[in-house]
Amino acid sequence: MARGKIQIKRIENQTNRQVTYSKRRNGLFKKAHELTVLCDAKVSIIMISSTQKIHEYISPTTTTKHLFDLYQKAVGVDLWISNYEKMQDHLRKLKDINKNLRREIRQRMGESLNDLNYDQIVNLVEDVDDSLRKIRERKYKVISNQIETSKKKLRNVEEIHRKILVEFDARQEDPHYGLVDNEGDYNSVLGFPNGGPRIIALRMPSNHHPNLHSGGGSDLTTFALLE
Amino acid sequence: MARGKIQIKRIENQTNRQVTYSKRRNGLFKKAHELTVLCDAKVSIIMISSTQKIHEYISPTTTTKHLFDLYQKAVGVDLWISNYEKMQDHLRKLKDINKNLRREIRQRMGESLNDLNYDQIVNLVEDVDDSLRKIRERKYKVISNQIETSKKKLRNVEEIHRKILVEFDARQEDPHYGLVDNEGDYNSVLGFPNGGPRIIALRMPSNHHPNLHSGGGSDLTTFALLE
DNA sequence: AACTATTTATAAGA
DNA sequence: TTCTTATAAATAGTT
Repeated sequence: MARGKIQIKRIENQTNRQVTYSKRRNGLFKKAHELTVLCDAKVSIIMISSTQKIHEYISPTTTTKHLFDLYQKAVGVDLWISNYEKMQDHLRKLKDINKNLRREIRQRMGESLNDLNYDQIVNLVEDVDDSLRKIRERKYKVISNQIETSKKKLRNVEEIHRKILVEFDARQEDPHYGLVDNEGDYNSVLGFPNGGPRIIALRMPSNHHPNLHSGGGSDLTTFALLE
Repeated sequence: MARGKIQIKRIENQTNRQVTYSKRRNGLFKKAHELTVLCDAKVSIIMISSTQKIHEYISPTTTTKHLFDLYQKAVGVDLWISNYEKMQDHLRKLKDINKNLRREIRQRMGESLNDLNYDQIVNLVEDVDDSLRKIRERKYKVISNQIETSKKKLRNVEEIHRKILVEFDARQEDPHYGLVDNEGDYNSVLGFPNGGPRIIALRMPSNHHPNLHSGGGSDLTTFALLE
């Protein structure tokens, strides 16, 4: 618009483009401000240069957010507004579900029963009674499983102990072997990290019959097999 | 800027202001568009006139929402973004709480017990057992309340019946009165909408002693007093 | 909405 | 980036 007319098309020279961007940006903002003052209007300008730099103008009497809010309201159901409202709706529903779940728990715990009529209480009694039966069944199952496991481990320990005694007897019979310290922690070997089952009585009587005199190798090998 | 310089201050004349707004708005949008093309930039303009009319310009290569998003990201933590994220956070937490509540209910119902260890199951059994006791107590309380209420209503019915019989006897003794049809529905009068308590035997023997011969008025009055 | 005298914006050069 | 300036563009006041 000076020193020669220009075509309105992309300026290919990078430097020229930047300079023009800068000059015209100022011009635009100046015009926007004049408009704001002269006409008592509110203007928001957001611009991004080809180098992704952001500049904005906003009328002194307002904020960008406010103008954008108004714009959205005017344009109608914008994606954001609806998204926002959907989220609020979702929140409300979740809170409601939450409330009901809490109430159900309270009722199952024998509280807040005033809301229930007689039939509902009868149903609740049946239901909780049934639940209690199920949980007790589970408890007994867990107990029997534990007993079963303990028995298995006990059998393992007995087996080890028996073999140790056999080995011990064998060495006593052969005076070439010295006495070996067998006071190791069986529990750790057996995978009991903290003391193991207390119902197991470890001390077995020494008058035990070594009738199955298998010619096993060293203690180490024996332990490995039992693991 | 033509035919005389103007001061940049609010145009008081309403018509002039509107005209100037319109002209300069077009000028601004034209400049914005030239900038878009010349400099490969993206521009969003939102303006509101003093009469609250909204106009916008947006570069053809983008959308207002997109530019606003970029703007927010650049400006930093805008109210909206943070609000949005807060809501999402809230949603996530509620969903989590919800999940836990459902699990608690399932466990109280005797399901999903595999997650619990033995001690937890023992606690659960105690807890549910206790709850069951509370609910049963409540049930018996409701039953006894109902029985109490029924007894009171029975007493009311008996009283009415007694008075009717007394009245009936009095009229029989006085031949001036004609026979009155007393086959009304007591239940509705007593506030039993649907048949009332079935445990009440209404037919009372006629050899009943009218010893408390209160000098009551009409049947209507009597009913009103009992209500 | 059109006209136009004048102001303003700005392209190109420094 | 800023200044300069010739010239294009915008526009205030008028019709």
